[in-house]
Amino acid sequence: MLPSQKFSGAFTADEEVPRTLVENAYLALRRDIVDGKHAPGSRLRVEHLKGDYGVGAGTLREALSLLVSDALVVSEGQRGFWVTTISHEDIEDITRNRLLLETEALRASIKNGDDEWEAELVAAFHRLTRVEEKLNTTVARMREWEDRNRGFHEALISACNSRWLRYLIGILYRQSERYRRFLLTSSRAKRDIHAEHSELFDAAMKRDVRRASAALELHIMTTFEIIRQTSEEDLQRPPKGVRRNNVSA
Amino acid sequence: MLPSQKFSGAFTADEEVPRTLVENAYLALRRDIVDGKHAPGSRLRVEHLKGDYGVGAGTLREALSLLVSDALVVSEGQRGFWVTTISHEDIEDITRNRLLLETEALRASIKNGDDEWEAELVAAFHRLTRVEEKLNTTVARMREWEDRNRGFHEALISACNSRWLRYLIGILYRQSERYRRFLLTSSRAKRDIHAEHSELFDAAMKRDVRRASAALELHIMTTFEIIRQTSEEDLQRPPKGVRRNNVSA
DNA sequence: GATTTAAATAATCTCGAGAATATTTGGAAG
DNA sequence: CTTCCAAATATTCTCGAGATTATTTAAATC
Repeated sequence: MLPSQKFSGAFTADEEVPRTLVENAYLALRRDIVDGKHAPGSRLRVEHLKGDYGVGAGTLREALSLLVSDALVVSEGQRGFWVTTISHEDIEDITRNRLLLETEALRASIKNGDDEWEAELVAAFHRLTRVEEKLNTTVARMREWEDRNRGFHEALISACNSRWLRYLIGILYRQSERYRRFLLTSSRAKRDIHAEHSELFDAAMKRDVRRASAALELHIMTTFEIIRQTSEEDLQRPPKGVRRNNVSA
Repeated sequence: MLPSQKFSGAFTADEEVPRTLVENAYLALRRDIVDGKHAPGSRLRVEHLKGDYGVGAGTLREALSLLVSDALVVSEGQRGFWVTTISHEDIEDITRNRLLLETEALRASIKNGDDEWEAELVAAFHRLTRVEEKLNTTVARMREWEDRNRGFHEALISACNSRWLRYLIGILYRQSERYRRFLLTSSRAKRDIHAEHSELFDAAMKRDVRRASAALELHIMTTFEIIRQTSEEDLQRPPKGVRRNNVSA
């Protein structure tokens, strides 16, 4: 996580414009890891990657060290860096802790939220609704949906008065994004995700903590249940575009 | 946090022997920040620190990047690194989240703990008891007490089956250690910390979740209440040995 | 005196190359 | 065929120096 953004919000969605090559490489690497371009468990060789991302070895090492704070990368002295593994056990654990932390944050947010919070929530829900109306599953649309989905969930808990809680949720949310690409494979049709969001939004606006918590729990659990149906084998499989890609900045 | 140790345990107490200069500098820097040798909010100038810790600029930058994962250091592009600030608001927030997470972990640990868990807990409690019997407050004893206290708390939740929960607790525990040096100043006499530990141990061994949780909550809250009595001014004051110190490795 | 501008100073950021370490390859022995 | 060992290769780790950017100092103007 970019140090300066650590406590900015819950989900560290829009990092401010990167000012250094380290920050650039960090963002590009993070995107590629979350998208599965670098396979979970695979080695991240500085010697090769510095060419792909167009920076020097020291710069890339620093970016990799930053990624450790997101638990997306692990390393071992004198042996290098690896992409953190994913597994059914892992997503189940992430889900369990998201349930605990996000419901707690939602509770606090509903309790503390003022008019401005409501206004931002209405806006975020509107943006999400618009993109969910179009059942377009192109890559570009998918990324837009991800951004707006994150924006909505961030708006929900933005009035939570615990910085640490928002920070910890941010770590878990970023982790869960790694599993999102498996949501498109199966049984997506059966799910009415907009209905889930709608119920959640409605309950939050009515300040109904119990109903809102239940809706959030259902939302998180439903997501998990779909991923759960993916075989452990498919979980390890890389996405369509296998090739490693360059830095775009 | 050292990448390889991320998921090793709850509190990342004993890192394995450092194999690189980066890891060495990381450990030394972390200790100095936790101990307040580098004042909260103060700037960490790579140009100066590389001399103090006996490493090159790149190596030190990497160590600082690693410290971001512990939320002990923040940075801003082109402006450098700072020690994360501390405040009453911060420790209150840390406390709030420790209460939430540690009681949850304790609950799971008591539920899942086997004979081996009990054995390790008995051993950890014994070690802690021995050092608490001697009311010695020298610096060396204090550090020993800190290690054994961490060992006891780690043993308590070691049977928790959620790696992520243990990891998140580790982050918060490390943060709370930054405030420990303010526990020695006032009203220490009034507190019977061994009685708190004893009650906690007893309840855990009897598998009494409610009593154990209550004891843990009381323990965490009592610690917070003492720090709360420290003035915000004293909180910002550096410890006795003001001078910056060199790397020991 | 307060504000603005420009030079001087200090620090960060970045890369390339060399030393230290790990991994792989190839061959010999059992 | 398997195991062990040594050479060859590949990669990590580390530092120093230069380019870029921020900060401070000093002078000049209002």
